[in-house]
Amino acid sequence: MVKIKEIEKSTEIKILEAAKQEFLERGFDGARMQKIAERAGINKALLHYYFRSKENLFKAIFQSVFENFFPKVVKTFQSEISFLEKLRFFIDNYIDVLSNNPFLPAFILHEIQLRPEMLINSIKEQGFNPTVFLNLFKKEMDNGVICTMPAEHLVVNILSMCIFPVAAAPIIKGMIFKNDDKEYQKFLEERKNIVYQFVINSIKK
Amino acid sequence: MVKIKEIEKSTEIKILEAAKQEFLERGFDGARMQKIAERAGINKALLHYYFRSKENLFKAIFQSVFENFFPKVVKTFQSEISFLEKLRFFIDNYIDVLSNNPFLPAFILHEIQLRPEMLINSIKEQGFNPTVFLNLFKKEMDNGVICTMPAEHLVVNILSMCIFPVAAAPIIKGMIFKNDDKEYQKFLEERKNIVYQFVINSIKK
DNA sequence: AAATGGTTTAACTAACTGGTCAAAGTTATA
DNA sequence: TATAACTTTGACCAGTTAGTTAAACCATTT
Repeated sequence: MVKIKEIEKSTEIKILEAAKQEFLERGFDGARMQKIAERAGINKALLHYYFRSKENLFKAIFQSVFENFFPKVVKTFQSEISFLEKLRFFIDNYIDVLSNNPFLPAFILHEIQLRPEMLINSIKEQGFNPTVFLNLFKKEMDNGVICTMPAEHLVVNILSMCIFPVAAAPIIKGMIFKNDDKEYQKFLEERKNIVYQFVINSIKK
Repeated sequence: MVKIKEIEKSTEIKILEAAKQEFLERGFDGARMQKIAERAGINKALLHYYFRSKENLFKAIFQSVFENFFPKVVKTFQSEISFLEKLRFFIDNYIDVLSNNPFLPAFILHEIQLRPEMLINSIKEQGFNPTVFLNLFKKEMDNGVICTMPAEHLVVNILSMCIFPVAAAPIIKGMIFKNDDKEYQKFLEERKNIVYQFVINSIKK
């Protein structure tokens, strides 16, 4: 019983990992069940044994992947460190997450454009609340620490500068760095400071 | 002869318009030749008569669409208006372009991630030169008008804040504006000023 | 060791999709 | 008007793809 469970789990995980790769790289329409099976080193019929359909498998992947796309922010923002430290920590952390999941941004943006209805479930299931985010800045504005501006715009500005450079990686790589991966990676690393400074410069009083 | 040419052109344009819609909304893998034919109100075989294959048709679309993605910037930046006016004009203009082509950003980012080799042709054909862009800012830095920072990062920051909010439209709409299209559109309109101010605040001395 | 129940596979099916083709339609030219 | 050249169409084909099925496999229980 124990052993069966373990094997089952292991196969399921192999499938999920293979499917994640395939879907992230190719998108739902470009992904192939056969390819997922090959990547997982199993028979294609097993995919349907564990997950009824391609759609089902995709939903399972999408949920887990979607969580990574939204910064895990609550704990950080509730901790006792200063506002500036929170901001710095967030940017650092988020650029790292995206840098380690280079396909994530373009994947999410494309799939959600294709099926916006997927958002509804994902948001509920994963309980990301933009308010936590917004309130961090509103508080500092109210306290007169930073300049007043619509918090929604400020948040979108910050997220833009973290996410877009990863979503557009091949373009930036190609047009600015002559397709040199290392140069691009250095660029991303630099952005941790650059984005932080850029934001601070803009909102400091 | 004249009439044939006109009809031919008209059919070709109908195809290109239909294909543009289909490809932008669904991506290459999600697009269907049959659907393109229906959208154009013609027989599917005609698609192959005018453009040999789906691949070919896609390339034709991609080239023309890709041009829109890169700001037409040379004329503006070479004109005699001030630096600040150039910046303001650019942001205004670019957000307008993207706002009128809501599928454009996510489409480009996804397709280029899928086939980065497409970039090579597109860049050549369309001759967008990031240097023009970079130099605008470098000059002002050298002249001591704005703070010194790596111009590449500054450009990426500005582009990020223009492009991402459109690429992520369904997410922003869903999470901040309860799927209210008008609220979101207002938000985008506001960003013309917001982004401009945000950049200026950050780089002014 | 035989029966049980979950797991894995090879072979297959039905639907879809890009692409072809021969015939019909249409327009310009001789 | 007849012919030639281009345009458009319906019917068809071959390859691909998600999904099914029945049989084989394997570990545990009796």
